[in-house]
Amino acid sequence: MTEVNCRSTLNVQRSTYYREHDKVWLSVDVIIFGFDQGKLKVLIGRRQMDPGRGDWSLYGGFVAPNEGINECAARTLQELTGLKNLFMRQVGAFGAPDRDPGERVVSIAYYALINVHDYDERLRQEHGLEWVDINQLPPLYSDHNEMVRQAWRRMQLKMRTEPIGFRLLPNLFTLTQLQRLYEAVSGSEIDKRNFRKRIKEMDFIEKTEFIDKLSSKRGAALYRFNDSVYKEDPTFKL
Amino acid sequence: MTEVNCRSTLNVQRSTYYREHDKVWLSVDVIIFGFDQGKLKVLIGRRQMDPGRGDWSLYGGFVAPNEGINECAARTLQELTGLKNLFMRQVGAFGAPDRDPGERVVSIAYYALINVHDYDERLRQEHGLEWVDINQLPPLYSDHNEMVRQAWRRMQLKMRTEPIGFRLLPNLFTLTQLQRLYEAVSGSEIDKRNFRKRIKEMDFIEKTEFIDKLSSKRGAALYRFNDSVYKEDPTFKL
DNA sequence: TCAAAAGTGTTAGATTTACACCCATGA
DNA sequence: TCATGGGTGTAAATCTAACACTTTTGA
Repeated sequence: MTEVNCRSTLNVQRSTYYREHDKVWLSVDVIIFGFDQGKLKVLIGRRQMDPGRGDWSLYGGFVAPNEGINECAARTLQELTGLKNLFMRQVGAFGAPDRDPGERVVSIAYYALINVHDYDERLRQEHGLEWVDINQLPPLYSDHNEMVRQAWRRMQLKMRTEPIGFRLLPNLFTLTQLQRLYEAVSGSEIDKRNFRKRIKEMDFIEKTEFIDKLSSKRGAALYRFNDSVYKEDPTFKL
Repeated sequence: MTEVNCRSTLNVQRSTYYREHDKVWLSVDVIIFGFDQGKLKVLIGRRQMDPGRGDWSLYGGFVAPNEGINECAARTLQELTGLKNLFMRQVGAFGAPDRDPGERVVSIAYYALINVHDYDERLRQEHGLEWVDINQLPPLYSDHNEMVRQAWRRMQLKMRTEPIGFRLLPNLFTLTQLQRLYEAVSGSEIDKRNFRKRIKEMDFIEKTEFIDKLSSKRGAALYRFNDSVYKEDPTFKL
């Protein structure tokens, strides 16, 4: 006579096969990367709920009963940034039994890349979020520091073989900006001439007619990533 | 007077913070890789429960309320193989809303490596499992084919930079066996001389005094992987 | 006029790839 | 004696890494 775990109205019909098993709470947490002032940054905020209210934390949300986990992550991300079609990838599931101090919650981490200037400053403040240098992160709630570490690692690897870095830059960027980005992500210095040599081999990184006069007196050529040229020959290696 | 976090038997106590959210079933599925007859194989069986009873499927299990997901995967793996301390890594979470035809179940995929000869044949038959060539897999239950695909990809990458391949071989192995293994995993042929040259540079792959006379008339030297030598200088690249 | 960032090629060294023949043995 | 798999080295090509000076211009 045990009525187990049959939450909510909606899936009563379906709840026949796995009745004997317990359910768990499932959440997603999103590591949002940005690039600003030559630093790789992560968007974090003060946790708004118990337990851990007030702690620095990643932004997350619970997976709804009939929602795919990727959809949940995309929704969470949009809730937070107002932006769609962001580059997003799963990092993995985190499920140590005591990872959340309040309850048993398994969480799936995702990372996403955004151009910090696309992000509405008002929205950021409303959510109480801050861009924090990934090398200066405070202790975060639960296992979120570990999530960031793994997400960073994943992103590093991805960035060597796919042209995703552009997602962190404005549409038009200088080669120095691009180089600084790669340095910040990889955590090591890159030789300017070798870097530019490799860039020149990629036709989908196009020099435009525009000049950036802000970052130097002489002015630097502005480049753009051309996705349709990339798709013709999608090879990338940096 | 709230006594929280009293993880006891039934965790009624803990269920205070996230009450308003729904839970989901969470399972793990394990891709067990083996190497036999020059082929990379996966251990699959006929599904023993509804829905999908009788379909080819990976082996899996539900995550228990107070069990970490890694522990769950290790337990599932041991249940199945009787073996402990297998090499095992998470592939990722699979959570399309309709991935399981019966219910909403999110599953976390893991892969593991075993030496097929360590695996008790009787146990295999009791579970109704078969070693199937990864290139000849039948359609599997739910999204299990995709899980295998991703696990394979993961393993390929791991195998280039960590000496995990030995987990798929007997303690003593010939260089040809090792080469065939790398060929099967990477899916491409390798030049014999170049391969052996690289092996010779790794001191932790030791030639033993033993000779294998089964696979050739002349006999081939048997090698072993020496983990403590590896740990002194843990670099690996193949 | 000078400080600051942009831009530009060459060379040595390291790594990777391609390639062919002799050996030992059991059938 | 021959068929089978074991075992070995070299050279060309490619890739990687190191390195320094000239240009432009706003302050």
